[in-house]
Amino acid sequence: MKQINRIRVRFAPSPTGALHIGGARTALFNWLYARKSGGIFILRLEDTDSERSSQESARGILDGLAWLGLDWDEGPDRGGPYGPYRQSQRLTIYHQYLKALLDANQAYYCFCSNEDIAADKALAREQGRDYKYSGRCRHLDGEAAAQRVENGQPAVIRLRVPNTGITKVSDLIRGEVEFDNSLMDDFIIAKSDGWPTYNFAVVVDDHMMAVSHVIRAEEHLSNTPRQILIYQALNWELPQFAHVSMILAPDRSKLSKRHGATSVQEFRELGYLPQALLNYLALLGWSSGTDQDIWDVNDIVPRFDLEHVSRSAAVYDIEKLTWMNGHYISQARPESLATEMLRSTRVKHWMSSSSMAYLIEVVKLVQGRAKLIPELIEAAAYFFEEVNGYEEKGVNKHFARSDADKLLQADLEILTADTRFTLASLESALREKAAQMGVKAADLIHPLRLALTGRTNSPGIFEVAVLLGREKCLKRINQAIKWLDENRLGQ
RNA sequence: GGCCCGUUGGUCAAGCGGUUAAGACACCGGCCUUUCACGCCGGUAACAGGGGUUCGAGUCCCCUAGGGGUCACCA
Repeated sequence: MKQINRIRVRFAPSPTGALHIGGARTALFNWLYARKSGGIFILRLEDTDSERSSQESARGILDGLAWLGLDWDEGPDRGGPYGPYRQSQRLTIYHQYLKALLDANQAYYCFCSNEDIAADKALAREQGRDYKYSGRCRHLDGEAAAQRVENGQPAVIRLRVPNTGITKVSDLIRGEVEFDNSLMDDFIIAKSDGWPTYNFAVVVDDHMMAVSHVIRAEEHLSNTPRQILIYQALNWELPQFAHVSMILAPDRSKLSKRHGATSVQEFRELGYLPQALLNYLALLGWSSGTDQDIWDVNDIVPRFDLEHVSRSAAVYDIEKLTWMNGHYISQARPESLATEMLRSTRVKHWMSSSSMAYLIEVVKLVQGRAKLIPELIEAAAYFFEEVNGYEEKGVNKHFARSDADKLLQADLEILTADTRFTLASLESALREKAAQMGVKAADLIHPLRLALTGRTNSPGIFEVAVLLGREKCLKRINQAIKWLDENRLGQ
């Protein structure tokens, strides 16, 4: 069951909020790496912070990943040979290694109170030094300390960090990065409530889950030497590390809610397609080395590599994402777009008097001109809803002219006379009529478009007419003529 | 502030000692056209600054500046 030398990567979010695009990209890179190498993609929930973790967040993250199509091989909802996959269920495992470290005198109990620490920090500040844990409890007798804990005295556990030497991080993306041990203090690996801190839990889990490559965001690079110290204290082999640069907001600051949509869920609600988001995120930080920009994620899999992952932070540009989304919408299967549109109550309402088949036909007509799902819905509206009101720009241009009534009457005649009502028959009839009247075809087309759709832009007007059907078209032209009359325009 | 990482057009980004410094988004023109998109053609726009190394530097080294990260009983 346990295969060694197999590539195993993991995405380990803490369920304290939504799945951000940064997290989604980290997940994507891990997923790509696993899929490319035939490895295993693990999902692990880092929920040791009971204050901030929530079931809803966990659910949201899983849903987000699933929506993107980033499937995991082992995880909290599907198990696996190295579970459990949520840290909150792994306490006994942590305790086992905490004890090992304590027994080996690699770690020690610390009884310093928050007040002690605060005082140390204040003093350091006063003296203009950087604060570093004093090491006050470093030399306490182990037995005695254990006894005090036994008696119920609260304590944290700190790692005994060597105060000389350097710790080297070999990073697949950044190369060798060195950190001076003397700059690190004896950091806490277990909180006074008995739970491990992040740095400790992550090491134990990555090791116990046989993770071969830790691919994560750059914000973790500075913590890596601490983790390496833990690996060494435990005498464990190091995984490979790869730190991916951060995604920044347009003002080059860290992404936050004030920068608009940042979570996968929000992008979904705004009408972005998973393929577009995936494509965009893949290229934000990774380059194929070619000049191709549109990529199906499955085509990226065999090409993905860490060497072409960017070392510099990337500012995300929603305009480009939106452009890509437009591309994917125009390429998408009409059926799947229709399904996505059906999430909207407006579209659901349409279905009470129309069929799915009709919706799909409409989608085919308008999908080439929408960049987002809501735009698609908007573009489809007049196929399901009555035209009430005409775009002002169109009225001024096409209904205000003195012969507007005459032109609409001509349109009415054409559509009335054409019982075949096909693309070809309509177009030839209209062009013929225009020639007879000595006007341009456009002179008949524009008012017709406005009458049929209420708008100045639409797909080809003959396509629109055919799909709308003769009856509806005639009704709308008559409605427009009446409107003209009532508004005393076009006389 | 200490430490760490990065710095090619507005944005993503190719480049890995010798190029007219790609491509994409955005922007600006033009074409197509029944409108709007799409599409096609063209254009504006970049190696942060300064020192080295080298015959030659966007590519290597150093410094500076500006950016980001980290230094929690958060992850």
